[in-house]
Amino acid sequence: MPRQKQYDEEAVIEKAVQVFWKHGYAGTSIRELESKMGINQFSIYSSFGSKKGVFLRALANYKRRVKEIFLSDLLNSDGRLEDIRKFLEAFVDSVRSGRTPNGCLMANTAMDLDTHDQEVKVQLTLFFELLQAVFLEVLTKAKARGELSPQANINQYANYLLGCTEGLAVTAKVLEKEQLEDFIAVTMAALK
Amino acid sequence: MPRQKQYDEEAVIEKAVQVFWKHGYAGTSIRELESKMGINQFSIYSSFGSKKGVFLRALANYKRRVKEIFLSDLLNSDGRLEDIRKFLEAFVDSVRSGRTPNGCLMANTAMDLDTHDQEVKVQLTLFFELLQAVFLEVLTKAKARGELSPQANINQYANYLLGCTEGLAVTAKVLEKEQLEDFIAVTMAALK
DNA sequence: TCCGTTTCTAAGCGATTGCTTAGAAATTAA
DNA sequence: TTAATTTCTAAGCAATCGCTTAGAAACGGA
Repeated sequence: MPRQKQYDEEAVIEKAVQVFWKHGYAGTSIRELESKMGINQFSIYSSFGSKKGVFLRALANYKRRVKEIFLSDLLNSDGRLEDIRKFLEAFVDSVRSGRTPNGCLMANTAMDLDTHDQEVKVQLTLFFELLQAVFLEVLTKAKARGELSPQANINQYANYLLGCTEGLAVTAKVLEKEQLEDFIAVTMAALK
Repeated sequence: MPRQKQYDEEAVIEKAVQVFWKHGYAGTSIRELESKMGINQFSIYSSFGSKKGVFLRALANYKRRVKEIFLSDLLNSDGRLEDIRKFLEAFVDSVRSGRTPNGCLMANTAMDLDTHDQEVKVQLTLFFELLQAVFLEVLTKAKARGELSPQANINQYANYLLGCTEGLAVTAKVLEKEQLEDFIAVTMAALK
């Protein structure tokens, strides 16, 4: 067996996530990926095939990280609506504090849709399905524990929360904190 | 007086709007603008100074057109909440039918924010302020005519509707019609 | 140790990027 | 008609785009 790679593919993809998240697909050049990933163009192309190949792996990596880090509290929730509120507020805070100043990579990519193709759209759909499923699970538990009425249409609510979350992904970048608080307050008040 | 321009600046900017709307700022080249605007590069640079100059004029033109065409029913509303529902549904239908398949140029640009600068952000803020103000006016009338309770916090509702509209701008491109209907249904049910 | 295989570096490919410029064509006042 | 002024066409600028390649370096098995 010959020489082995001097880098870990998952590790360099994490760097690529940061670049695409910040500049978008069209705004990211192979030269910048080369610099930020710390490997040269030959390695990029031999590991991922193309710029789009890097992007697709970056989307997959991003989804996994969101699931592990950002959705963990919701996944472990025992059905308190307060956990949903905390999730929405944590998202806003993460954007506004500068920790994730570029919002949601998936939402950003959805807005850029024309430039991408079917494979990208599939990844976006899978991500949104994940988010909807997580909301649905919390809402199911909330109904069971009586925080929602027995008549509540929880599937409808899950789609609603998905839409509101994406609304935050846009507005968190532009609106004032008070406006975002208003948005979240009414969003939560709608669940009953 | 010498030779006069063979094109109307507003007319060619309308073409530019379409291009930026479809491909985003980074994804649009001067060559494509040249082709779609129907004037050559010299004319583009002598009229608008730079690619960003074209973009800023395109944003201003887009805002004016949204106000004239898309917001006119809301601006003429006498305060029926049903008019707000119709606005949201018209937006979804416009995206899904393919009439405006790329959603909202302002929301798209907001997601692209890092690549742009302060001047662009100012335009986005002004646009969102316009939308919020239009919602606020309808809600004020709705309160006066009794469709909302006297205790309703209409400023809070206006910020909420702004957020939900931007949520539609993202999700209308990806989700199924039923999911979008769920979103709108709960959004409207929250107003009381 | 030498071979076979792979990764690495670094240069370079043609095409395209945003933008500029030289000179011809067009328009109006004198 | 002439002179002054501007727009137009078309070519071209350096820089960067995504991607490829030649050859040196690094490994594991024999």
